[in-house]
Amino acid sequence: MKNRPKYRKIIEAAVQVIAENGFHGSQVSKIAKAAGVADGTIYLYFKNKEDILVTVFQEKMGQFIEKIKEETERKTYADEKLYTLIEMHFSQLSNNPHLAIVTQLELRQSNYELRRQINQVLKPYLNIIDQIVQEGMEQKLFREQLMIPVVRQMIFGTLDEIVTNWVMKERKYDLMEQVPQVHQLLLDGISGIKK
Amino acid sequence: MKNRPKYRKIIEAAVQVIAENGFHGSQVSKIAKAAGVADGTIYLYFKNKEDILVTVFQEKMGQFIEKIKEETERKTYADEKLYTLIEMHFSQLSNNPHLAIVTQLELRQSNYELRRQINQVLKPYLNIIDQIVQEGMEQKLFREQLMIPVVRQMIFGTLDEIVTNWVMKERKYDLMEQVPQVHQLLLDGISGIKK
Amino acid sequence: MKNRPKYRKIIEAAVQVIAENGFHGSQVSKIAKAAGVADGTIYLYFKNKEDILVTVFQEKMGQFIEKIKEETERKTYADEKLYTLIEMHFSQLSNNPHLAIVTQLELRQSNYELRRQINQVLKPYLNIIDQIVQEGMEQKLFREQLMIPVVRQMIFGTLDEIVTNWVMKERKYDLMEQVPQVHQLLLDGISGIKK
Amino acid sequence: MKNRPKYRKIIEAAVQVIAENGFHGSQVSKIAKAAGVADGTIYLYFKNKEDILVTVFQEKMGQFIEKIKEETERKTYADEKLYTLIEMHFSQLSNNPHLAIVTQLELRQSNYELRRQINQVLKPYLNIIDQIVQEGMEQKLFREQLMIPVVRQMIFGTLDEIVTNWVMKERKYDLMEQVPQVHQLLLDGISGIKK
DNA sequence: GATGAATGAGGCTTCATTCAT
DNA sequence: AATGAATGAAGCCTCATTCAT
Repeated sequence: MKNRPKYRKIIEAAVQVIAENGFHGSQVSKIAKAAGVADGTIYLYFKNKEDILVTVFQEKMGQFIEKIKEETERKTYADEKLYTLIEMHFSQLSNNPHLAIVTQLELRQSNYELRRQINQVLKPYLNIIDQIVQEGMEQKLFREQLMIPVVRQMIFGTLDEIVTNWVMKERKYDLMEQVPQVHQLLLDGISGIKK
Repeated sequence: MKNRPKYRKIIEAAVQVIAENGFHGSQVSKIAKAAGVADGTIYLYFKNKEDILVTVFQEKMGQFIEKIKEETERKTYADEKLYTLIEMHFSQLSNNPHLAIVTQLELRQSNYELRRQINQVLKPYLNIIDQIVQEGMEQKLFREQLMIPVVRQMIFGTLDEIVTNWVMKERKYDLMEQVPQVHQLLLDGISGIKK
Repeated sequence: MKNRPKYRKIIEAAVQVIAENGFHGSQVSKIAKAAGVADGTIYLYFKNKEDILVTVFQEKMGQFIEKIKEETERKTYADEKLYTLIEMHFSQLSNNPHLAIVTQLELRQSNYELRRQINQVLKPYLNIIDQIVQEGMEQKLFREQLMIPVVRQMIFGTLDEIVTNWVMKERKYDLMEQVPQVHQLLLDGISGIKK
Repeated sequence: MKNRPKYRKIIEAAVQVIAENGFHGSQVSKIAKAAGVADGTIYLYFKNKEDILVTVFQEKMGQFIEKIKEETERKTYADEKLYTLIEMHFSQLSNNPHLAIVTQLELRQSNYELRRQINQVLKPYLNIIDQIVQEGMEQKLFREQLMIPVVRQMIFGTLDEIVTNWVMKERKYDLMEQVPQVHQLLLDGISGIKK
């Protein structure tokens, strides 16, 4: 199923159509046309429109997360892992503007239920962050008394906000340049007075 | 205009209806009914449905931001100001669950143009953050070479992500408890090794 | 009533507003604003919107017809009278573009009932034509066996069509130049072979 | 497209519904119901409601004009052609009361832009008239110095006014009886004194 | 007489989904 | 498996008219 050619074509068409036309401008018929299939064919592969969107996110985020996972696992130390995570997070979206638009802007225009599902898809990514933080504490690279959930929300919230702003500013500047600064900020915070 | 009783009633009704029914489940007729006015009356005060949403956001965020501004200005040191900002940000949304739902979830389900307008409304808030960071550097409380935009995105992204998660988790835990941790994290980062 | 200043102002405003905005673009509120009165005031002078329109037509066409009546009665011979009628018909609309637009285009965009009433207003004009034809036959200037209704429809239909075309062509040419040709055509027809 | 059964059914339903309910009383849903299709189906074949009306007029007037063209071309002399034109004009509308109502009353209740389009459709008909007048002059049957535009407006204006009156009088008399009189009037005018 | 804020019915159009072929 | 014509529910907005002041 997942490997049938029409299925793939529909997924790819959906990403492109949503990026170009926005969430609300992406009618099923438009996706079908872009995929080169009939409207009805969509429903042989997807339960309904929402299902397309969730699947798009699952597929694309799955790959996105998998790559981050692979790269971070190659590193030994938590601070390096965090660096790699930021780098991969930014670079993947940098290199795929359609996907960036879809994940940062368009998919958020969905209803509560759809968003719960999207959050499910994000869980493995959040787990990677948690894992890095955990390891960082064990390696004494990070403070020991860190509350993992808050840290995770700071890290993810920061990266997400930065990418969203970059997309909203129409990607006019280079996201990758910010990797070291963001990494340093997350590690050291903003305080000048160190204990 | 802004003080006419029907206008106020429509604004308040809109916040409540959107929080309860979601953005797309909030028909104009439903808002009108909740406000106790005729459908047509809405259009004496608002250009169209989108205008209701922008106005709701402007009004509510205006007050939200104003209060944070007032409270932070009472403090002298940037780190205290940041603490107050976090505290006020969380407490205001904590105390107004409808508003929290609307700002964190529903208003994001809007199209690109509407979101640009919402970003405009947020600008004064971001300026407050910038101001605090600037002062912090001048007071030597914060590191001097901070890149304000990145710092601002970290602070805002962190707070926003934390509130959104809290809303998505149906506000089952106490947001206010996290204030000190978040404050400390933003100040000191996660690193255990200090230079 | 008919002489009260607000009444007159509403009538004049209606002609102008309809000419400028078209029949369907002429909301009661727009007419009220142009007349410098409140919406509700309209209803002190007119039963409803349709009543404004009928009255506009009655007033304006009453004057229009009255002038034609006066001028034609100054002439002795039916062919002269017909010439004067054509001349007056064209000149009055030529000199009052707003009125021309309203009578030739906008008022026809009305429903069946309104149009019946407008036709009533036109009756005295059609009677003038009938009268002229009758006299022409008595004066042996016109053929004796003419069927008055058909002749009247030819005369009125011809003038009306010519003015409508002139309005549709945005009044770019001089209507008055056509008076002699039209007069001659109506008198002599198009045939070259005379009995 | 133009031959698909639903398309035809919608066109025919539109003529009937508009004739029976008037232009403004003809909701899209009413036309759809009369055509035996779903409301949405209308929009597979027509861009919007206005498009239905223009198309109805194009289709019906196209046939109307085509028949007049065919019949007049069978005649040799311009006066015979004119007779045939009058005869066909009256007979076609006589035999199709719904169409007569639509063309004479309802379609005129449209805005400026729509009426421009309707005028475009009428152009071929006006060309036929011009052609007949031109031939009449060449055949020395009509006066040579005729101004074709004025003559055309007289002919069309006369026929149009006569049919409109007949429709407004609810078609209580026989339109066909007037053909010879109208023909003679257009040819010879009303004057009794011939040069 | 005059105001103008308030009313609320009514219609065009979109688009996810179905199903006969 | 694939098609795509057909469906029909659902909602934003306008504007003539009213009535309390």
